[in-house]
Amino acid sequence: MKTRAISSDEKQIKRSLILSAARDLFLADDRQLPAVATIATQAGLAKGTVYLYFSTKEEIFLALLAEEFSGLLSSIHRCLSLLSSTKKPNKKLKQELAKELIATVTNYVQSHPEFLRLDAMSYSVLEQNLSDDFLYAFKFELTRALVDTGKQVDLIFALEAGRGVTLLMRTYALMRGLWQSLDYPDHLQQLLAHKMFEPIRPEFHTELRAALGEYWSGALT
Amino acid sequence: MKTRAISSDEKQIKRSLILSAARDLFLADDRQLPAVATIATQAGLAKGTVYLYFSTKEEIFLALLAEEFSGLLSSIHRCLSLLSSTKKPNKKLKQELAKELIATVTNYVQSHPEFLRLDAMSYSVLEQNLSDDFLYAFKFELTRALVDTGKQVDLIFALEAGRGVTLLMRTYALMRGLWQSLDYPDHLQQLLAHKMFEPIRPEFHTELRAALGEYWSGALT
Amino acid sequence: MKTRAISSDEKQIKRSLILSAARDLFLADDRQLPAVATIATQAGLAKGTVYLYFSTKEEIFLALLAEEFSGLLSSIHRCLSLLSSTKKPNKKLKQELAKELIATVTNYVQSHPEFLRLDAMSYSVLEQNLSDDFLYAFKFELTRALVDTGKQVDLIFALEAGRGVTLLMRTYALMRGLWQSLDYPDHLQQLLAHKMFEPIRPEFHTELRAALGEYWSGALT
Amino acid sequence: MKTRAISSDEKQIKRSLILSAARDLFLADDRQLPAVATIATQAGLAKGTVYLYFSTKEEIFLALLAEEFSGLLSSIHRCLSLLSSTKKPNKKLKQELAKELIATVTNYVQSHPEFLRLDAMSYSVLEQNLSDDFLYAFKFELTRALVDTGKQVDLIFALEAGRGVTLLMRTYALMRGLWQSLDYPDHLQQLLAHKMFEPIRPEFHTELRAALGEYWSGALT
DNA sequence: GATGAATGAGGTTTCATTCAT
DNA sequence: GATGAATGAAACCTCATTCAT
Repeated sequence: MKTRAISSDEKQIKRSLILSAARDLFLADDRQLPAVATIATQAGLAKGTVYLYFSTKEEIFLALLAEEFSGLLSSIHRCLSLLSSTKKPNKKLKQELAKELIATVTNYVQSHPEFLRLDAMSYSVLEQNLSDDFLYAFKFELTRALVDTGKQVDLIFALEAGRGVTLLMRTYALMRGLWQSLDYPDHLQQLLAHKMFEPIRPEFHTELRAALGEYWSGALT
Repeated sequence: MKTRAISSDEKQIKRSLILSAARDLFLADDRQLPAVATIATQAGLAKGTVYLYFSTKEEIFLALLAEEFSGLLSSIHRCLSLLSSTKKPNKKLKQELAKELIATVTNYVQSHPEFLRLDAMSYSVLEQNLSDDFLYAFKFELTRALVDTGKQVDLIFALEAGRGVTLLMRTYALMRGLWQSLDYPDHLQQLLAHKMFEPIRPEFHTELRAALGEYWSGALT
Repeated sequence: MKTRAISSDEKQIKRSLILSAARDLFLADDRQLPAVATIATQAGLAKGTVYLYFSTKEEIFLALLAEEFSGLLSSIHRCLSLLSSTKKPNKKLKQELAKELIATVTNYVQSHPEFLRLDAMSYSVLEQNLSDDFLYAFKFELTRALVDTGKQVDLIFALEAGRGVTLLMRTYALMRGLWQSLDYPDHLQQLLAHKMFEPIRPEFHTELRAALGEYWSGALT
Repeated sequence: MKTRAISSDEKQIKRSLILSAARDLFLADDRQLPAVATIATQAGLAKGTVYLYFSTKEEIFLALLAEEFSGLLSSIHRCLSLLSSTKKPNKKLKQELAKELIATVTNYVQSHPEFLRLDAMSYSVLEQNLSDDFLYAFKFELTRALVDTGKQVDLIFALEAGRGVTLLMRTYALMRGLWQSLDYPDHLQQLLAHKMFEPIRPEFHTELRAALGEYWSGALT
């Protein structure tokens, strides 16, 4: 392939091609960022070309993660929009609302398996080797969207200003922590097949729903 | 250092020496496992000597993490032992008990800064390059201790069997997730100095206490 | 050297460059495969570049050996072609033919000092650390060429089918064994200067010619 | 084991223990000298103890090889002694004698599988890293025994002085070369299962007998 | 814009040997 | 004499990134 992406659209397409290849490879080979050469091959591009679109390997995956965050927050946004009403919610209604929100979050991560896997690498791997500019842009956009959705939460749950962001952060933290505690690489799975390990390997999505339920229940009191 | 660790005790001491050097270096140079050569130098040993005590670099750090887990669970155990009484706790008392437990946990991680940093690397970095035996031993001991402390929680909070382990797991997950969300490398800290980023950078320990408080409040209802 | 080998030809040249450097170093530093770093430096390349052309160090030297085998068999082929005639050879003529063949072989190894040195490492060193694919390709090509030349021997010496290959194999074995028995590293040479060791250190090429002469004489009877 | 080998006998026994362990391990793990630590364990000794008896690892294996050479030459000696007669042998008888000698040699290597395997490592591996003294002693003894047996050959075959040594050397060379050409590591065996490779993998002992037969036939003419 | 050849830093691990006990 | 803890040299290979074409 030696076609040139001249128009902005074509560039976007090629960028997506790279992201998509990176995602596929990452999903296939757990807990290891695939090599740039592999990504390039998978995307049908040359290695050098990848560097025309991303300046480090980590950028690729952080971009992927950014998309996921954006997708999750959009889902929440959409969900909350549907739930919005003019009445001030009473305690029971709030619990209903929380349930919806939790369902939305759970569904999202269930249908986006790469999200939490990538997320689990962001602390120790992804945030290395990134230009400040890129990292800043990432955090900026993330914060913006988070604050935005947080405000919506404030509104719908009739909370004091800023409380929504906090709830979202803690929700995210719990989810993130649970994932890392309950996702095992294949070979480890087999080692932990014995009954004695059952307490440390409940099914993730069930556990997530339950844990978030408890958290929101406490948080809304 | 050229003294030879002949007795089992002396070997334990030398092992600790290595672990201690590894911890110091890890704390100094964030989010990156130091090279074995560096650890050896820091411990005043030759590179090869380190490999007499640990068979891969990752083993060193997983051993460190194991110590931390053990320490944390001991702290909780000790705390709960002090709180144990013969009376069945009412709701208010349970909240008091939870508060104590949370305080214990928070204090522990505050005085063991390497714990959550290491923990944050275990998913993506530490569990690579480990022999199955070692990994299994680690998980085995951890599970044993966890189940043990879980039972104590069951008892003191008068919960149904197995509930305590679940609560501890979720507590750990929340803590783990919060740490990773709120700990920034130095250079990033500076980028996020602006007021707009305040929502995403509350002080960790305060936040931890608050979030755990909400979670336990919900979980005990 | 920073020129890039784009075309296939240029790549062949660079490959040869590496092989040539490897040969020179091997000849200079007997009985020890030089380090890849050294080969790279000698070839005026970076270490990584060498690995673009060969995937392990052993591959380099087996490739070198393959060239030698190929060269030797070609020489024999050429020699035999010149000798071919339509008449069925009588016993005396056969001896003449054998003499020519032996001369060809002896001349070849004399002018390719790296051949038998490398060959002497193939059993214990070279065939380690090679991909099955590479090793197979090597054996395949070697066998093909050997069988080919063997047939020519059958023809010219008027032998039964398959006999030629056997003769060539045994010729090679005798040569190989003699080399290893008569080639001494420098420092050993000096130790063996005394007259008593004369029986075990005749001049190699003379000895080779004589031994092969005897063998073929016996084999053709 | 902390018993001390005080008497010379006890030392000899311990030495043999080491040699025996080394041989066993070498036979088990082809084409690779076992680690000193492994040899020590196998011999039921400590690593350091091995170095009381041999000053380098290579010495162990060269000592083993020396035993084999000695054994082979003894076998030949014994065989020739039995064949000795007062009559001057005619051509036919010589061939008979040669046949016997070849049978002796073949039997010996067949019942001492470690011999040719070790031998094949002597050029490239064993003769590295040896003290001059040791190497000299080895060559000295070997030469002495060889010349000795050579003289016996001279006598029995009624050859000119020195011819016997030459014949023995060439016999050894042919055997050595054949072994290295026909012994394949296990995984390679499988790769070469195809019919096309048959010419390069006749059964060793049959081939050895045939090749030596041809050689001696030619040499005695 | 696209390519892919070239670079070279970087860190792990092994193991023969020594020597304090 | 025996032990085995300590040493440290040695070399491989990977792979992110650059830049000549």
